[in-house]
Amino acid sequence: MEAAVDFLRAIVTSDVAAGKNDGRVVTRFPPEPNGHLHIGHSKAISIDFGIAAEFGGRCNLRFDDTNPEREEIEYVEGIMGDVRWLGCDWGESLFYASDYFEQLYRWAEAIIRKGKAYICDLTADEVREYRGTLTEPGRESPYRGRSVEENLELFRGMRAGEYPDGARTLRAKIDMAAPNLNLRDPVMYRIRRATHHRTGDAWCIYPSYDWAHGQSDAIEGVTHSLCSLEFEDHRPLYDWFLDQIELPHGRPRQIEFARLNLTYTVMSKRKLRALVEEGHVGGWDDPRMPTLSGLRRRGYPPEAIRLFLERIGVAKRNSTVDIRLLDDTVREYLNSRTSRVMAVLKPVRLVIDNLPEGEVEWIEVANNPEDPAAGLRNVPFTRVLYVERDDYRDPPPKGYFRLYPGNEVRLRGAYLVRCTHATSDSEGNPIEIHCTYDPASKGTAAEIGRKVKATLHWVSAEHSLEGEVRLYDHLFTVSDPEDEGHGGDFRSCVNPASLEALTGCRLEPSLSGAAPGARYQFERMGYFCVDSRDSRPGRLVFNRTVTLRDTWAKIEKARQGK
RNA sequence: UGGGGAGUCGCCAAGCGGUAAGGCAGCGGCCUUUGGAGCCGCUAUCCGCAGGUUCGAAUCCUGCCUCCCCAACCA
Repeated sequence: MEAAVDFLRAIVTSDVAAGKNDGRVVTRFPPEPNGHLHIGHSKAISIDFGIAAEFGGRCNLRFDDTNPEREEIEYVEGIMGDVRWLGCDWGESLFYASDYFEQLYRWAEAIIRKGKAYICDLTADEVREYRGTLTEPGRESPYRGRSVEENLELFRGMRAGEYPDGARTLRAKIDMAAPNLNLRDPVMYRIRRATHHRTGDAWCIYPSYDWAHGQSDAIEGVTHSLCSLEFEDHRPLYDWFLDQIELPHGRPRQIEFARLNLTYTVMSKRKLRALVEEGHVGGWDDPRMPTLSGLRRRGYPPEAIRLFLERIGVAKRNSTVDIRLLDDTVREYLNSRTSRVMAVLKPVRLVIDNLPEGEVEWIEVANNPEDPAAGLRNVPFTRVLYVERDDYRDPPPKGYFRLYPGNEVRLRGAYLVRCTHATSDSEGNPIEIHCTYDPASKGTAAEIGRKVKATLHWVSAEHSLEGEVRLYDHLFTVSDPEDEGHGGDFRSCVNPASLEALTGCRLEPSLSGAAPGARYQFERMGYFCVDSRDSRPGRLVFNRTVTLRDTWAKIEKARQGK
């Protein structure tokens, strides 16, 4: 399939062809350091860095740190780590909007001198009243007519800290009757005595987003300022401000695209923060979180995330992508590159009655049938094994191919075994399954002239390691937790079963040295990764990244549904 | 109701006047020492609706409908 060119790349292509900005392409990723990045941001990252790279340009990482009250250094470090993890390189181009405070201030004075901005003494509440409504024009501030000299003096006073917080603002003088509310004399500076994570107490006035953003783009020579749809209304203001200053480089152009939404999760910093602070999850890096740190800990490879982003494309339509597309992409990516290993999550003993006690056969198995280069390993085959509890049913449901009295199945990499009987508890749960094996049954169906319908994973009881395995499900029980239509807010549909921690799992011995972050496919179960926080040698903890496709589970589920 | 956007298969998404790509999901089947993986086939006579222009429209025009965003000294 030929990858279709999205509208952003089409625009950049034609700008370059038209010789705009001498054919340079400079983008920027402008996070506010007030939270951790999530997969939604990775769409922007992938677009910003991806387009720059494709056009031989550069992408700046710029922290939009114009609001000292909620920004912290901890977040800038986390964000840099996340961007790097995604494989994006900003080289020397690490910037902070706060680096431009002095330049911004000088430009603001120049705008005042042109009579295009004024100091307003209205309170926040009054500003809101004067702004008018969606359908009614606003009224002009009584301070709108101040002289340039007075404005300049007051503005300097604001900078010098002569007025209390919130007492005055610098406002652009545009049009209080503009149908676009952003043009009704927007605030450029507010007084806020807060210690900034970079400039400390050097400033007590801070520029607003609208005033800082486009000018920062201009300072950095950004050519294409790509942002999300909600800033469409701000574009006329972005352009207005650009018109007021002497452009140091070319003229940046803002273009908007639709942000990413995913089913069964939330994507707003506010809500993610609430999940963390209210203890619904273990932290920003909880493997159930859509944060990049959560996805990383869960075992999602950054390459798979980027592949996913390529698949969903970019457009201007608000959309919510089915999270199964992400799952599928991760599976596809991991399939060819992950070693197979056997791990029994919910173990039950299986005794091979015709195999002598104490006998051990080290069976050679492929690490990855999809990749011969992955090599071979040996797994011990003994009289007493563990198999998955789900792999025994008596009586067997229709279409069940696994263990039940009389049935024969394959033990992966090893022999065919026929179930003879099983002991069970009062509830009917198997305690110990008994089988006999056929020593002549190693080999393919063609080789041994016999076919069975199921192959089971197993581990030697004696040799296996004990470990913990954490199974994850969607964080929310509904596909659109943002939709509060059905009672309660997003908190009320947090999935109580989103984490299932299994202890007493049995792992094949080759896993003994598994390093934090290492990924494996547990045969028939899914892709798992060693937890980077809680796993210890001798006390391994695995996170399930994603399950394998499970046709049987689908059949059973469909049956239950009926 | 003012302004700004968007409406193509269940979910994404191509298409830009010449007669509906692709992916995911779904449904059949093949193959298989993972009910995994892989492979094959099927699934929009139709592009929010209604008119119009044209030999010909999802693509152009008109009107209408629906959804999203905007009234922080947040970004």
